[in-house]
Amino acid sequence: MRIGELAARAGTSTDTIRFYEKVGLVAGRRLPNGYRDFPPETVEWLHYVRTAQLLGFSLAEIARTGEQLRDAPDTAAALSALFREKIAVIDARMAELAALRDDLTARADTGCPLRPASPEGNTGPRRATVSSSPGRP
Amino acid sequence: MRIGELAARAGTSTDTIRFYEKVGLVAGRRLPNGYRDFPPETVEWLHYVRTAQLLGFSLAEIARTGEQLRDAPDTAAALSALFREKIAVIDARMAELAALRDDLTARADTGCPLRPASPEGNTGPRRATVSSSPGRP
DNA sequence: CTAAACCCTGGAGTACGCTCCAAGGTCAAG
DNA sequence: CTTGACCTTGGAGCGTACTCCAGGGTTTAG
Repeated sequence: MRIGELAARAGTSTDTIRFYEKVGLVAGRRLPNGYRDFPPETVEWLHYVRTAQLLGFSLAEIARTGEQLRDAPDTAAALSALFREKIAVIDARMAELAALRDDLTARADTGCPLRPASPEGNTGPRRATVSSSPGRP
Repeated sequence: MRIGELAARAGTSTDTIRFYEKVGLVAGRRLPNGYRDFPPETVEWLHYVRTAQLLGFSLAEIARTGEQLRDAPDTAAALSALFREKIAVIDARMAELAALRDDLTARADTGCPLRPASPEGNTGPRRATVSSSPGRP
């Protein structure tokens, strides 16, 4: 399929797809007239890209995944391993989220700080309240 | 506390903190000599900023949260509400992650697409395979 | 007094992820 | 053969979030 249709199906712009091609996120052959021609599964791939991006993965990271997918031997085992690896990354992200959630929950329950404090009572001593300024070399 | 100590405690750089001040993410008074002086809870706040950022919130969004916090009446209720709101966002993110995870799991189990496919069988018809190109005005 | 560590400002530069544009080629329909 | 939708390239520009630097002031220790 050509770039316009791919863009429409993936809910993005032709400009974005050309940009993605430039950074190695999608690849297609060329028709005799020079037009790009993408395989249909690129639509799925672009949906995946969008999602992964929203979840905080950079285009570079996603492109790396794509390469791994391309390079992986056709065995189901290799693919499964790759996916499991990605799942592990996702689990790590989820753990981070869970940690923040716990933190916020705790604050919501107690009185929590985080606020600039209404009355200003603390100007602080002029020098080193904390002794942890190592002085960088 | 001055900017250097704040940076060290928050695990960031003085440059970043000055930048954050410029965009309204942190605020501090000035000492007579012109040095910035931040209240101690700014450390906590910066930790929150870092985490929220990792979760995909922009600095502008986070700054808005900060304003809401400042404007909120002193009631712990307002804070709790704000945090609960954030928690809801986090839960949504986690659900998305879980969905992506399931998707990957399914692909790992089955044969999945997403890959460019070895043999190229589909060049596609020359014009509009899909009728969803509205043609923009 | 000097050196070192800290602070200030303003502005330039960087990386990422697009987005827009100009100038021009291709193709099917009228 | 013309029109118009579609495609090509290359390059400029933009918003976000820093990052670095030059040039200079302040404070304390030796």
